Amino acid sequence: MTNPGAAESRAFSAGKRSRARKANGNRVARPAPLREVVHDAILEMIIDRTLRPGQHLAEGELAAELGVSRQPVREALQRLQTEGWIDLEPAQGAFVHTPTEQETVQLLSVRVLLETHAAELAAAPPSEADTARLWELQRAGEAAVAADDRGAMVKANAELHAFITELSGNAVLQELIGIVNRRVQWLYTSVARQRSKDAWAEHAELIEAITGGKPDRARELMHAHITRTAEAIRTGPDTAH
Amino acid sequence: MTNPGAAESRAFSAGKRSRARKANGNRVARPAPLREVVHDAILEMIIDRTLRPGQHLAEGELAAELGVSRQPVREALQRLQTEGWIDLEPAQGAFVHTPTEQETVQLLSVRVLLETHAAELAAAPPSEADTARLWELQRAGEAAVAADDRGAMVKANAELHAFITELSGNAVLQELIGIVNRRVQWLYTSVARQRSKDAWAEHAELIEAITGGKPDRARELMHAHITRTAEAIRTGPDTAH
DNA sequence: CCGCGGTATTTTGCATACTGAAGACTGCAG
DNA sequence: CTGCAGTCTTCAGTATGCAAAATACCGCGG
Repeated sequence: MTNPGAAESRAFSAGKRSRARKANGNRVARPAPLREVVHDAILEMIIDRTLRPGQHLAEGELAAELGVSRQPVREALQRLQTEGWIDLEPAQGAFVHTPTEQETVQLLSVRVLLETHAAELAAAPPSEADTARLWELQRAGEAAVAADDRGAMVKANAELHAFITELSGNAVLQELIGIVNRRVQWLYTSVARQRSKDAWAEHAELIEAITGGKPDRARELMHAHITRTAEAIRTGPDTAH
Repeated sequence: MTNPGAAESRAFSAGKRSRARKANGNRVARPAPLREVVHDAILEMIIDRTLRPGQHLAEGELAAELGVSRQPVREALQRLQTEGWIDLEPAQGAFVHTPTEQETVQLLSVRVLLETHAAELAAAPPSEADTARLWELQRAGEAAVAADDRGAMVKANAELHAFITELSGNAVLQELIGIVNRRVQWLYTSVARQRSKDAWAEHAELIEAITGGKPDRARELMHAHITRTAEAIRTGPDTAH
């Protein structure tokens, strides 16, 4: 397995050290590396727009604000750069990345390619337990829509797509989709409210195709789904916040 | 991105950094971040098998060997982990990643998906200059085969695929293919000798399809090409060295 | 002979200190 | 008032130091 940093790239579970989660079968609770905490903290600030695109980030400043030394901050920033969240200018510091129109289009285009493939593979079909999990995530998403909770919508959406990707059984594909989707999530946040209702209806159809063991239909549905989301992102963001 | 080639291969010499070395008329002397140099140096050692899969790597050890402090080494190692080259064990150090059979299959499978798409996009068709560049790379590859120079074969192969990817015009796609292909390159090295002759014949056809502006044919050819290379990697490595 | 406890070593993780570069600001000269 | 030069501040890049954690090793007791 790729083991893309089982502990490393748990990019967005939000928040502080989640040591209670023994996610990856670690024997005993491990103190959660500070660089990870810092990484997640900064990422969360970027995703929730506390840090705005183009904003300048100084190591020392962030370090002081988070109450740690520059070292963990530095390492977190470098990882954020490889993930495309910030731009690290050689001698001046970090800037929150501002995605260009073109880049957005390209990102969404690649997402179609990857997720479509993943959906096809996922329709193996999945096991009983996985099927149950799919519907569980679906319910969570519908609940978020019903509650008009944008944060929950984004989270549920990310989790469902991540799980379908996982069902593809291809760890490399999963890793790449993870990279792409974390960036898409940032864009999706802007349109979550207006897009989520339709999106979760499409999710339901998609899950049926996957659990029904219909790869071709799953592919079609995922293609249409991702394309529509891409369209929503392209046309414009939510009006209010 | 990895920015390969920029860094000198290996700086085993002790001593400090060779700063202010504006070697070849670059407009301004660039400090060449040490972490990049270290990253490229370690990566090259992994690719050329100086560092073997499963081998243990200690920060201090590498630092001493490369004549730098632990800090740049540490940052380089973290990046190598995110790229899948090494596994960073929490309290014990880094280990050169050993790809499993399954992982190899998955990697090659994803490569088919991505490169096939890239080839299709590349057949826009490319400009005159790009066409010339394609044939230039083709000649370099054929020369490497003629000279039976494995290193040159691998290099030329990587460059041609990278350039076709670039022609796709999708930077995100290019980035992902870069990640995948650097790992594939590691595998390809083992079979370069036995595979290259056929591979470069296929490359020639592929280039014709691309420059001829035939996306469908380019896709087909790339699909067949990548699949055959995958097959070669799966079946086994070179006999001799 | 085998198991267990304790110590020693190795290695990461984090913090701090130092250096050099790049930009901002200020003061002076034209 | 404007342009230029020198200084001053800020910040990244790098090195070093210190402490905690995990493993390996050694010796002792059963």
